[in-house]
Amino acid sequence: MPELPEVESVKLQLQKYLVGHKIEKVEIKNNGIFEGDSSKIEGANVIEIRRFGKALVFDLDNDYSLVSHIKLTGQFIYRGKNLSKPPKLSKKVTGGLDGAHTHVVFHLDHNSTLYYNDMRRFGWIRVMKTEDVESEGFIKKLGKEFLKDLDLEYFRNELSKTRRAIKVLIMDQAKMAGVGNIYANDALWDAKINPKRPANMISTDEAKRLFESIEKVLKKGLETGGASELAFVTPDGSEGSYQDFTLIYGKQGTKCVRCGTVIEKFALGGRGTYWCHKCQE
DNA sequence: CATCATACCTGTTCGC
DNA sequence: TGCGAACAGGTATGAT
Repeated sequence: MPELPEVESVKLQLQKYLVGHKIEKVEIKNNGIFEGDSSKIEGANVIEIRRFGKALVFDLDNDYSLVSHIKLTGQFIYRGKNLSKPPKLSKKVTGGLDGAHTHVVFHLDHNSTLYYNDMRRFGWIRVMKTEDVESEGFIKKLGKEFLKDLDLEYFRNELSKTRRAIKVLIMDQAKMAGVGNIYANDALWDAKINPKRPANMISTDEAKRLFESIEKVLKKGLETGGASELAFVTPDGSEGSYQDFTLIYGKQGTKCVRCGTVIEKFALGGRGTYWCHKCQE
């Protein structure tokens, strides 16, 4: 569920809390999450936080960067200086701070701390040279990104190249970055397009509608701080609220708000797919 | 090459 | 009520 809006929400808080901080020590509590030599980043200051699709980049002042993907249940949780108010930790902070699911602890200056929790351990944090961040590894493989450099022309062209189901295509990060299951379901409903339609059978008008719907739901996700359906929280430990505004995601068995038809759910590409058989033909 | 199914992991929900 | 099966979904990988 962390998709573009969720990861952006994490990025914005990390910028606020980490830029200017020094990483004094990296404590690796469980193997398999942190990759690379942690001593390379100890003593370095965070100068910038960037996001590429669903990936985060922490740039340091010694020509090294940390690249991270939180996948489904990764959480960066910050405690310390500049934190607004006495922050209330969401119950979704699985295992609590420094608990059973805390795998990496970044000890920062000013007695501040950044915890990486990940219940399902799908996420990762890698040490890279800053100059390699965009030219090697995960980020290099990403396609153009929604709300960034991905325009309608690129979108239509990608659709024309494959007969794969439209929902599977718009979630393919190598073709177009940012959209995951929640926003894909909502955008397809908003654009009144059947998730199973072969991408190359989508008309010019429909493609435009879908492109606009994707941008619309992503913007709504950004405004609401993302969807905290499962384990998503931001570094101050709080939740987003997009889950209260979903258009069709999670609504199987309820009536479509547009036409009253009962929403169905089925698996497409191994993912939960929500469908109004009337609106989405 | 393109496409698809499965693995990764663990807490929660579902069905009998 | 209890317990095992299915489910949640982003991505890598092996299979077709």
